[in-house]
Amino acid sequence: MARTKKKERVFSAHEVANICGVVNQTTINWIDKGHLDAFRTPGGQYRVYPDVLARFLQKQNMRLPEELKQILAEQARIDQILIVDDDQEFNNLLKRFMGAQYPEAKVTQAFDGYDAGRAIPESQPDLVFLDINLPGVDGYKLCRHIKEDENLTRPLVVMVTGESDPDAEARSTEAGADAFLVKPIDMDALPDLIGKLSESRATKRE
Amino acid sequence: MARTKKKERVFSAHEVANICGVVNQTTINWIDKGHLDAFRTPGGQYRVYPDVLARFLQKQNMRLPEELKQILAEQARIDQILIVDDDQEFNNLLKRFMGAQYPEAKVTQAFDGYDAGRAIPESQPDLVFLDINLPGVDGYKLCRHIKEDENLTRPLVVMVTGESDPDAEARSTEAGADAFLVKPIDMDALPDLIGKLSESRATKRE
DNA sequence: CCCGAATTGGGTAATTTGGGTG
DNA sequence: GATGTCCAAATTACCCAATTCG
Repeated sequence: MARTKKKERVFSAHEVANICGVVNQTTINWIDKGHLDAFRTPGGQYRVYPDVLARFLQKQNMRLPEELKQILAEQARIDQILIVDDDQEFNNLLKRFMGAQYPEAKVTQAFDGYDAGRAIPESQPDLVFLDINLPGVDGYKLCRHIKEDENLTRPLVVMVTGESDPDAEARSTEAGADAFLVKPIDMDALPDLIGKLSESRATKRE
Repeated sequence: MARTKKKERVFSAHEVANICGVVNQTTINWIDKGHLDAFRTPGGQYRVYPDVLARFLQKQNMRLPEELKQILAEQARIDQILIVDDDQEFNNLLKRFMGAQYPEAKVTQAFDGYDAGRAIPESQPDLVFLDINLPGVDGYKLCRHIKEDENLTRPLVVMVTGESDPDAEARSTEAGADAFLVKPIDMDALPDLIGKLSESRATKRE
């Protein structure tokens, strides 16, 4: 009943050593010197999270093993999508499109600030479409909020606006948005954009 | 507090194991060796409280899963606020401000020692503003009382005083207060302070 | 060739795993 | 289906001297 998530895959010092072509003691040295982040079990075992390891390998120009690539792909998956826009028609259109593109994902809609406030913590979205000009809501502020909230999953945020304000894009970026789109948006380019963004999200988390 | 209404979420050894990326037997080893606190059901099942688990994970440098973060945020919520201060004007000002900041919370006022004595057990506050110089009451003693009373929820206590006695802050801390403010207090900094305190309250409870 | 730092390799004790069973 | 218990096997940390590297 209490849905148990799958066992968290973590890497031991020895596994990291094999990936990097060194001996486990060397991995431990790296960890102790702060080159690689790890946690310890109460029994003293070293454990490294997959995304931390991926970042480390990338930084050192090492290759990612297949297993790690798969884990990252899994983590990058979009399960929950939230669309915040008071434009009913656009909101529904986007919902239909995203629902079709990501059949596994749950798509939640919010049409005003109150909806959004309730839906964001509850749905724990991986991806948020955020209308900048939502009545009574400062879209940039909300974006920053979403991005910084420790209780959320640091979702991707795509800012959407009807008017192509030359300043809006800069402000969106400054607020931490991952993308900026002007209506009418190019639906066909959307999956590709989301794909690219979600890839980077997996390794940038935390 | 409305905490008793909802079903208490507890974690089984297996769930803890999944979170930590180990096997359930390992979790049980940790529990048996005293690294992790747990209780047993009459049927022999291991169960771990969320805040205990959170403390454990933090100590080991492990990540908190989303679900746990949400539970802690829920526990950290401020539902009942009590303001103890004989300064009518300040008391009212603070009530208005906190009422606006925490629309969900009930704010109770006490203007003398008698009020306070009656209101504290009844309102079961999560947060108490306590005037040190309340006539006829030893503020430090009252603070210690509030913090240690098993029948209360170990609320956050913010000591407030009009005179900046150099000794008062030390005595407040010694009495278990979470913060010390001198009037006129900086209202704008208050929500941030309370936020930080309440976060830590969730994991520090007993 | 020397120096210091990083890495290796092997032995030992402790921790963790995985599978079968209730 | 989830969980506790038992236990042997596998993995891992630790220590430390030897080796390699720049």
